Amino acid sequence: MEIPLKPTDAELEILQVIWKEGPSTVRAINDILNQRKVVGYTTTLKLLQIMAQKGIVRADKSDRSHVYIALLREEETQHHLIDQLLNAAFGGSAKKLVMQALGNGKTSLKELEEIKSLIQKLEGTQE
Amino acid sequence: MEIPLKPTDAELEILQVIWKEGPSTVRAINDILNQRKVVGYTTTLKLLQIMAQKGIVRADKSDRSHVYIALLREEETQHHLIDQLLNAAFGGSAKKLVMQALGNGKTSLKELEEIKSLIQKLEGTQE
DNA sequence: TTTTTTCTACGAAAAGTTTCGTAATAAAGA
DNA sequence: TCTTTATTACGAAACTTTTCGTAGAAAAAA
Repeated sequence: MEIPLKPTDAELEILQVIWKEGPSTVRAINDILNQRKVVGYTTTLKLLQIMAQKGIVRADKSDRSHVYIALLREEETQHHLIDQLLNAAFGGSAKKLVMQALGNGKTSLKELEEIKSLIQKLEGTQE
Repeated sequence: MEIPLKPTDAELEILQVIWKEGPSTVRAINDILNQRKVVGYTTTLKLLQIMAQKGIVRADKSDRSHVYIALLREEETQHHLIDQLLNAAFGGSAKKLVMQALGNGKTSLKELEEIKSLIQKLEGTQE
């Protein structure tokens, strides 16, 4: 089967946990998810099994408690999701998207500086 | 019913057409959609009826060919979708999202300049 | 007037997503 | 050993989304 570069919402929640924590058991993942919302253990298990079947994660079955490993890389997935959103809602204009994203006022001065220096670098490659 | 600020993918495609073209008939919307992909007339009609029921659009039924008007504003919807994506895939970091969005190299010098001046303005409000 | 085309309404199928219950088994604890 | 707890496998229900076919009415064309 072809690997879906657009994971579903529930799959993305799980991926985020694995990206952050590294390879994890169902129990560990479910515990973390439950810090934010109620979700049954077998629900998380089933999702991981589906994700394994799709090729999004891989289950290491050496131990009884299987350990799940992400097969999609975080940056690659983010890149795809942005591309999706760009076309689905911003008519392909990264500028519009970026300005909306920065507009919420939650980005620190330090981060703004980092973005600026990225822009400097990008400008360097274009002129 | 509560208005869903997160339209589905198919709904978003239709919204984009109405945002761009202004109030439109089913026929007009369907024609534009068909420039990119095959989709049946009644499919588009049904979606618009569902969207009307959800409060995403409103149907002006004065004429026999109903005219559909967007009730969700483009910027508001974009804002929400970004917020969603920010939390769903970027751990809430706008910086990461912005840097990914600019990283694809499709943003022109002029647009980069505009983003820079937005950043200047944002920095002004924080120090 | 008669036929053809265009339109809406709407049910329902098809496909995808999320949730959970139950069974079987293995491990841990009493 | 016997009982309790933890784990996987998996079917299936519940829900959501997308697609389209058919029917009936209105308008346009012949």
